[in-house]
Amino acid sequence: MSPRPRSYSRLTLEALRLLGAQVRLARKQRGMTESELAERVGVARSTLQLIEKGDPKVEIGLVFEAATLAGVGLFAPEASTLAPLIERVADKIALLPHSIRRSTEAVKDDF
Amino acid sequence: MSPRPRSYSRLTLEALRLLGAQVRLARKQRGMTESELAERVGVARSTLQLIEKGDPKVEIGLVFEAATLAGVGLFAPEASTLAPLIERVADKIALLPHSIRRSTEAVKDDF
DNA sequence: ATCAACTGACCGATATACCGGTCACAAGGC
DNA sequence: GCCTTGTGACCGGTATATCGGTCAGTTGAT
Repeated sequence: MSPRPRSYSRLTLEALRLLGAQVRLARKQRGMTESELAERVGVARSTLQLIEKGDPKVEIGLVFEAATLAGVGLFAPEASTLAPLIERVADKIALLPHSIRRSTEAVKDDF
Repeated sequence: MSPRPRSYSRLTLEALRLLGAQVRLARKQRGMTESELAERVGVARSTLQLIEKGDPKVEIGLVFEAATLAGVGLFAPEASTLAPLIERVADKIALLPHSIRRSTEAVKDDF
């Protein structure tokens, strides 16, 4: 009934298009057809086409997997693991308070 | 009936966890609650929790939007546009053949 | 020039991601 | 200490992403 209206910022759409283009480029450089990469990723060819177009409504896992199998380096080019990066961010998070409290915003109007 | 079995490579899962952690860190650094960021992004709080956990089955558009609104720089930190990067990749693609042909794989066994 | 192969686009069916609600617990301000 | 607020986790319903098929047009080898 009520459709789900979505809006994406320009930067988000650009990032999606860029990632999709990188997948496409990497796939061609490796001499793979759409069907080949799609099969490796485990998706239909139609889905891979959406990925390479930068469609926002695709599972992020599928997009990242396509990128990985095509040889696009996520975050770190040619890295075999991202564990150290994850740990670094986790440590930073640990330093902050567990729950963010809005500084009792209420305007006390008992004057 | 027939479930859709998915498998993700380790690198894909790590990249997802890293991105989720970055969103979580950026959100806290900006003093936003889960509900706040979720509302800004236009998703339910439960969905934002999946994003910050690095769940593979979330729309990539929502994840990128959360990252953008939280202040996580995608591809280029603090960039206002990714257009030049997109163009660079597009140019590279243009140099390659439009369709990838399997080099007549057939082993000619007419000996 | 021919022809197989790759690509672009579209579509109905169906498995499923997201919603939004609830509950329990943790934690930080007072 | 209290007590409000944020967080973690779970769940059924419903809108929808993905499949897998088809058709047409293009392209690149031979």
